[in-house]
Amino acid sequence: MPGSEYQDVRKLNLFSRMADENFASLMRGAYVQNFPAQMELITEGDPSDFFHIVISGSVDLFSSWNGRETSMATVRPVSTFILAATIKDAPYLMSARTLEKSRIALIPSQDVRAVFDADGNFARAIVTELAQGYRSVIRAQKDLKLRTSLERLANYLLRQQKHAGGGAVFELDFEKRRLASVLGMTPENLSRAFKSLQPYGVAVNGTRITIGNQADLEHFAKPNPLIDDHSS
Amino acid sequence: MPGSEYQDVRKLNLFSRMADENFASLMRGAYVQNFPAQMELITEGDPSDFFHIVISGSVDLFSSWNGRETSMATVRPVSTFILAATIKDAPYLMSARTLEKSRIALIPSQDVRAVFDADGNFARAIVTELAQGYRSVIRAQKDLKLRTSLERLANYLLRQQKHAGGGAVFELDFEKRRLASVLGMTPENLSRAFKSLQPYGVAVNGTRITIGNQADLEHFAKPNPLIDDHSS
DNA sequence: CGCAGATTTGACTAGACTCAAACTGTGTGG
DNA sequence: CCACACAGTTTGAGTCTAGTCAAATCTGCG
Repeated sequence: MPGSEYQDVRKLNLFSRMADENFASLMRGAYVQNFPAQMELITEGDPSDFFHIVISGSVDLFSSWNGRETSMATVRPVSTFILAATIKDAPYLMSARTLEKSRIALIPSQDVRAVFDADGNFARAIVTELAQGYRSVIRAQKDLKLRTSLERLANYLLRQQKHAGGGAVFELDFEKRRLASVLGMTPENLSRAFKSLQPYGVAVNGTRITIGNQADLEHFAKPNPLIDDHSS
Repeated sequence: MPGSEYQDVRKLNLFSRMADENFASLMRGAYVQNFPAQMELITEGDPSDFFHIVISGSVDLFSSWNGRETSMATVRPVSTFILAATIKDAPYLMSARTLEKSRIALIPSQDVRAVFDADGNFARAIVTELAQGYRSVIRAQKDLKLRTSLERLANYLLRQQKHAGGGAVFELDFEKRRLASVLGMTPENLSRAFKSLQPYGVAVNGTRITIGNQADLEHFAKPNPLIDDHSS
């Protein structure tokens, strides 16, 4: 792994406070690979042999049941996925595939568990990471159970706008079909949902969104920090 | 706190391996109280001042938005809730109320964080607990996104049947209105869903369920360990 | 017995999905 | 450079699922 990537990974909250030698040991055992787009990295139900770090590109976490499939989350650089399965030494609950050409580090799960036992700072960082992840999923569940798909879309747009800097014009960071799946609806329904937001000043052109009337949209979306604030 | 309760709490996975003195210290600072039914213990958005342990009774975790409310989970003895908020020192994402007369221990969150920093075994237990909780919520999310309400009910019945010992006749452990909310539907819809399961051999009498044709119901429900297995 | 709350039923509406067809936009080969 | 192919998106029509509102029924309990 090149030094700049090594440093990027080292800077992650998960790794930043652990002992140098423990981090080095983890990285020594890591396999760093470039994957093409649409490559299935892990399959739900498989044993969690590796902890994954996305160095570049992006990864879709998804699940299937009875012929249906849904997108659970997207992982972007530089961050990690399936920590909980690694720690519990339990089967993956989600599958993962690359959305584009991606560079991924794979760390043997047993190495992670060994260092977890040995390095208190790493263990504490894991706790913070898991607590954060747990709260994120709770927020997602509230979003799903308390809002209609139109409300979820409106709030997603406001979150994405904020994430993109707050301007009236910004880009979606999802392909629409995947956005639909993440929001828990079909692509057709998403397309109609965008139209339904036109009266609130939302204009769509490809992946470019323009929010014409911020106050109107916010009045409809009623964003709430206990659902939409992805930092706390 | 009486000695028997003290021992019950001590036996929880979360506390069983920590140093005696640290456990004693946590318990010394705890407030143990009896609450009547329908008492709101915490409100979402409030700072997470206390970590909670349900010693007897039961507690409903729920969330609200824009005048709607949904039940997120039920906590039964002896177990704990809102660990993630306590650890992150962040606002509660859910509210909690007693479902019946309940005995609850409240441990100041800062005490939990202090012992977490001092006791490696406790920190590791917290990691396991959080990883478990995280995976539970992921399963719930898959249940919500991949299944219709009828399928969720069918699978809930199979889980509950297993939990109750596996016999053809068993009791719901929820009031129906709350079960509906947990499953993400209205009480009216739940009532109709039970009727729709009659062709699969499901009979309902109050909270008493009879599964007349196990194979039929399972064929319809298609239970999946990666969604329904609440132990892994 | 008679409430009060919970559940069920009925009628209707709204939200969301399915299937099929039309319409992009983009990249490729002729 | 254009025509085509392909994947993604949009539109249309119809259906199904789930929610709403109101009324009827049931149930536990004082």
